[in-house]
Amino acid sequence: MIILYRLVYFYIFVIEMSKAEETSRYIIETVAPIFNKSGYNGTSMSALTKATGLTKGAIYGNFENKEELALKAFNHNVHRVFNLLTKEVDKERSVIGKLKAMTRFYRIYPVLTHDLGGCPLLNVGVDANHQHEQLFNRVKDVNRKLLRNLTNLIQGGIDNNELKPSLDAAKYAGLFMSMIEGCIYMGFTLKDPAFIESMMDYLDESVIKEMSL
Amino acid sequence: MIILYRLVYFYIFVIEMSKAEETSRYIIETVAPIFNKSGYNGTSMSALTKATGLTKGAIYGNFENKEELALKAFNHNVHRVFNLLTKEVDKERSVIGKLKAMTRFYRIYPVLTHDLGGCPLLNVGVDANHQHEQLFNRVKDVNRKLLRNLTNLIQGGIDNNELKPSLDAAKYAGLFMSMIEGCIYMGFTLKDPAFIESMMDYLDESVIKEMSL
DNA sequence: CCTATAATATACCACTTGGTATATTATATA
DNA sequence: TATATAATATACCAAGTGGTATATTATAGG
Repeated sequence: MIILYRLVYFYIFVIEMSKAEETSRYIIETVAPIFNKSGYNGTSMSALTKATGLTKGAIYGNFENKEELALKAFNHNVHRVFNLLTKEVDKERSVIGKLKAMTRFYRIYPVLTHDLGGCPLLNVGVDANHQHEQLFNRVKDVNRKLLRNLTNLIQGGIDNNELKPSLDAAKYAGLFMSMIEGCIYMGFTLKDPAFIESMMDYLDESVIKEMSL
Repeated sequence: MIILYRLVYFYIFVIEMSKAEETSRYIIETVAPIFNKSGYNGTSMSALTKATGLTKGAIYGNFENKEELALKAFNHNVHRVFNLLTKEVDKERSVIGKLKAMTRFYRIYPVLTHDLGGCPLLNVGVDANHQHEQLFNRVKDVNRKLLRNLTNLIQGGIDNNELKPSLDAAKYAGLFMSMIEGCIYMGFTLKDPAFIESMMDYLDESVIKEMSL
């Protein structure tokens, strides 16, 4: 009886939310590339109503305010990009294989994120700095998390004798991320994927090679 | 007589402009870090009147519109940064010396540009992309110019047997700039100059060494 | 089919935006 | 010192901002 009650409650709950959640998803997906390209201040609510074809009532019925929308849009963009990256990295078993999966991933980054208009970390990091604390803190958190994961990966490679024991894992993680974000900046600013290609070549042929035992 | 006339005319011209030019300079200098930190959309004219202590009359008397102000502010910031860089690079005679002068310069970059709030190329490049064509084109031009100078420098090093003849000068110039902008992004986003230090170490001890004959 | 309520649309709010026309003040020469 | 004009301040504009209260419509369960 209790189980039946709970099932009914759950069913009602799902039905109840489903419609709103569907439009919430739709709004986020539509809005996410706009925030990424235009930045927080450059994105007006009216631009979002135009893009979604919905009215303010629909948007403010599903999100508290512009800030929440921007935060969720950023999270969406980050997940979209890094789920793909993680998927590729997880396919590989060796540490060097995983590092090379990263460089393979970033070679196709311009195509993968063409509609997004660049890297959300880079764009929002620069846009929100000195401007929107919450958003900027979220960028910092994501950066730190990526840095931690990459550090652990490299340290793992040191521990199992794939990489040189003399390496400073955290330092190399920082170098990796800097090189990646830097070439994305150059590639998207000068509209030339060659900057990314060259950097990935360099990472493969020099940095990773130099790190290897 | 004609010379006297011209002298008087010139004198009048100078006097006439001096006051306005002085406030123009003052406005640009005051406004430049604000634009760099807050971006174009994040910088309101009223914020600029507050910061300068002047009124709209004074500002619009000296500048046509917000766009001109933003462009001149960007130019000002670029000159400020790259005059310092050029000064250091010009002190060295060898190509490797000049490259190392660059890394020395970027080590103190966070201190040098603390009030600016980051690299104008990075900030405005990301901010103006998809938003303000004129400003963005200016960023592209500056990037291309720096890239060209660096390419020529490296090619010079190849030609006079300081650097390996097998090097692709343009490619290495791109790598250099990407690495620099990337570590500036990381350093300013995570408020940690170590990212810049590490990258400069890496440039000195690995990249430049690897490039050398 | 009716009705309660969830979801969306409409119409509006006070405030800020970039920009301007005009009034006022400072300045330099005659 | 008087005056022409350059430099700055004031007061205002229409348009757009984020946000909200209310009206309307869609939907689901009895």
